[in-house]
Parts: sequence; structure tokens; C-alpha cells
Amino acid sequence: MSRMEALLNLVRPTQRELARQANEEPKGRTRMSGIYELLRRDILECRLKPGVRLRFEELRALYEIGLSPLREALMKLASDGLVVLEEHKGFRVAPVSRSDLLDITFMRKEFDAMGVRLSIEKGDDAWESSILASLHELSKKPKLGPDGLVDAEWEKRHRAFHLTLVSACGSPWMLHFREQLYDQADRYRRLSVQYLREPRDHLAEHREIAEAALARDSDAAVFLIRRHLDRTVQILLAADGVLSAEL
Amino acid sequence: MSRMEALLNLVRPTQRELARQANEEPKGRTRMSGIYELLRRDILECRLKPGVRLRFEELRALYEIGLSPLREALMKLASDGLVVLEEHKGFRVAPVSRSDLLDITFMRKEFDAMGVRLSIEKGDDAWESSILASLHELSKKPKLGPDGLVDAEWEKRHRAFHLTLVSACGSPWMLHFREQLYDQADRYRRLSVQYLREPRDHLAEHREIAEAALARDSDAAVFLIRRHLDRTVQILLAADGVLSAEL
DNA sequence: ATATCTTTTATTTTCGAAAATATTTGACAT
DNA sequence: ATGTCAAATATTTTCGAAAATAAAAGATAT
Repeated sequence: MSRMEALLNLVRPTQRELARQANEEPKGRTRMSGIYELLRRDILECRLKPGVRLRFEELRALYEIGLSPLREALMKLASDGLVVLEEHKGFRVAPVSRSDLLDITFMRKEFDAMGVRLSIEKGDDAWESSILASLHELSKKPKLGPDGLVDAEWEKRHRAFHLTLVSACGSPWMLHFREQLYDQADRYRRLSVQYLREPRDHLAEHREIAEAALARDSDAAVFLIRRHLDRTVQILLAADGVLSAEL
Repeated sequence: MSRMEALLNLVRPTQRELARQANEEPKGRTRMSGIYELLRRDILECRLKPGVRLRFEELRALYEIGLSPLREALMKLASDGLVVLEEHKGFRVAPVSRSDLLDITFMRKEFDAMGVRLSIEKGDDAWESSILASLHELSKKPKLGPDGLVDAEWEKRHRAFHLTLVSACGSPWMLHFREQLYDQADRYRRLSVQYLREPRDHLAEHREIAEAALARDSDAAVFLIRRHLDRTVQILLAADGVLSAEL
């Protein structure tokens, strides 16, 4: 095979790939990864409520899937800390607690602070422009949809913006841990503030953070990010009776 | 040598024999968690070498276990970052690289520094005494066994000592992430320094760290811990051709 | 010879039944 | 009523076979 043909083969999808794209399969390729994504979403969005027991017969009927991929997906979710497994007793959706939320927030602040510091130190022009780009996309989407719920697309862009801020840190492990905690925090957020109207100017906060990062002002960026996360957790604690009541 | 024997260059006792050896097997232990521990150990101790393909037929014969618990255990190990899964192509032992080792070390320093700072701030008398206790136990065991290999019991006590230092930090998530990285680092350690004679006074280093922690001198403790971890990684990089060669 | 298309083989993934374990129910005695 | 033990039920866990997919080998045509 000539070099040019080899290149073309890389660029041009094979017939099989085209066929696969045509067929509907937007989820994972195996049943296991498909059900994993589905369960993860349902847990993060609190359709599966904290503490709820996950019986195999129910899940099997609900998601129309066999036992093997189901167990494997739940195992992975257990490693993510989204479900808990008690041996011979089965899986449950991970419980929530005020102390857990505080711990998650504490670690998120540490990760995001460390991440943005390193990114400011190491980030190049591409990093700077990606901040501008993700801030722009975020600003173009209103937070609340027509139904008063937080817009799904906004959440996606919000996640992307905060990831961009730390994306030049150079530590894959940090980004991995950070993402795990972002998921955890997401669940708490959706647990209590589905309909809550916050007296808060998100866009201004995000713009401030982006400006500090672009100005390479580490201390300011860290301060603003920490305050951003603190405000969120304060609102959650104030809004949710269960979380604020617990000692 | 058969393919199966090649996978592990050690004859390993069967599941049944292991159960007999361990006088007390915790009741209600599943086959999945048993095989998980076994695989984890074999990976951490590099009997299953980095990058090796893990075929189900081989594993099934080697560990005398069915497919379901095996897949679940591998799934969990994948979440731990000890194996990688390529869908429809199977599992492999996670590869190693110089950059990964450096990232792991970087994050471990951050975690241990943060952890000991918090522990010094929050730790009570029980924490102080547990430091003394674990240091004492560590000092009573020589690092190298009669065969010149690092003693397994020493490794256990070494792990326990470093855990104790950060155990009063009050953040379960931090301890969780930290442990994951300790495992990862363990694998790199065993990859290259099985027989290496280090010109290094471990006991003195550990005593220094303990003293700084007990004196509630955060800066000193953090400095000593970082130096401790830096020294280890330097030795690993110097010892292992593969790791030091890679760009 | 090279590329493309089948056929064959190797391996992973999934399913449903069987085994193992926990939980509930019911009988019996105090 | 209450506690204990055995049987019955519910649920999880494990197994091996079947289906699905990828990789390798063979065949055909340009």
C-alpha cells in the first residue's frame, strides 16, 4: 500500500464504519457501555434517587437488558462512587449526606485551584483561545429553559467551560479525579435546585474568572473559582432540607 | 512453556488452597471480590506485566473461575486504572510510561502534602499516638528479607505509616484518591527495584517525617514528605531503562 | 503483486438457567 | 407477646452455552 493510499484509508471511513454510522447507535458500542451511560445519567439526574435499591429483575425489565452487562455497568458505577455494593445483598444508588457534599466541594476547590494555577503557568495561546471560545458558547445559552428547568445544553457548556480553565494543567490524573467529583457534585446540584431561582449573575462570575485566567493572575483566578464553588454549595445547603438538617 | 504458564511465570495456588491457607475467610465473600484481589495483587506485583493481553480462556483456566466474576473484577480494575478495556477487543494490563510515573508522583506529593497539613491542623492525641505506633512497627521490620527482596510485611507497614500521617485530614475522598495512586506507584516500584540496593536510610527519613508531624511543623513535614517521594521516583527512573529512555 | 471481497477461526459479549445466599414466613415453645 | 428454629420465598451470584464481533486466512479479480 502506498503512503498516500495509507493516508486515505485513515481519513476515509470504511464501508463498515459508514454502515455503523448510518445505523442508530449513538451510545456505546457494547450493551455494557450503553447501559452504563444510561444508569449514570439516571443517577446524576436523580431519576434514580439516592439510597434506592437496584434490583436486577426491575432493572432488567426497565432497561431491557441481560444480567451480565447490567452487573458490569453497576460494578463500574460502584467504582465511580455512584452506587454502592453490599455483597450478596445487592446494589443501591449511593446515599447523599451533608458531610459528603462538603468533602466533595472541598476537594473540587483544591483541584480547580491547583488546575488553574498550573494552566496559567503552562497554558499556551490555544488554551487562552479555548477559554474565550467556551465562555462565548456558555454566554450564548440562557441557563434556564422555557420550562424553568436548568437547560441541559447549558449544563454541558458550563461543564466544558470549567474543564477548559484547568485543561492545560498537564496532569491526566488530576483531570480524571476532578471529573469524578464534578459528576458527584452534579448529582447534589440536581437533587435540590431543579426549579430554584438563584439571585446570582452566573455570566458575570464566569467572565471574571476567565479574565483573571487570561490575565495570568493566578491568585485572582483561584480566589474567584473558590468563591464560585462556595456560593454554589451554600445555595444547595440552604435549599435542601435533608442536607442542611443533617449533622 | 505453555501460553498459560507464560502468562504468570509462577505456579500459583488454587483458589481452594488459598482459602484453606487463610484460616478465616470472611463470610459472604463473593468469587468476584476474591478474583479482584488476586488480579490486583498479580498486577501490582508485576506478575502480570504491563501491556499484557488478558484473554478470558487463559484467566479462566489459571484462576479457576467463571466468566461473570472475572469480567466484573476486570471492570473494577479498569476503573482503578490497573487494566484497560478496548471494547470488543478485550482487557490488557495497563501500560506504563515515564510521563505516567511522573504524573502519579506529582499528584501523590500534592495529596500527601495536603493530607499531612490538614492532619497536623486537625489531628488529636490518638492521631499522634498512631504515628508513633506505625513508625515503631515499621522500624521493627527490616526492609529486605533473607532473599534480598523487599519484604512484603515491610511494604504493608510502610503503606500503613504513610497512610497514618494523612489519616486525620478529614477528607474521605482525598484518602480514596490517594490510595488509588499509592497502588499505581507500587506497581512502578516493583517494576524496577525488586533487587535494587538503595544507598538510603529509610528509617531515618521516616523518623524525621514523624518528628515533624508530631512537632506540628507543617512546612517541615511537607518538605520532608515531598523529598521522600522525589527520592523514590529518582531511583526508579535511574534504575529502569524503559522508563528513563522514554520521552 | 495489490486490493477487495469471502470464508474461516479466535475472542469477546450476552443470555437464561442453575447454584448460592439472604430474607421472610410460619410453627412452636416459653 | 416474644424469641428461636425450620421451611419457603426472594434475590443475588455464578456458570456454560449461544450470539456477536474482530482478526486471520483464503480466494478472486484488476
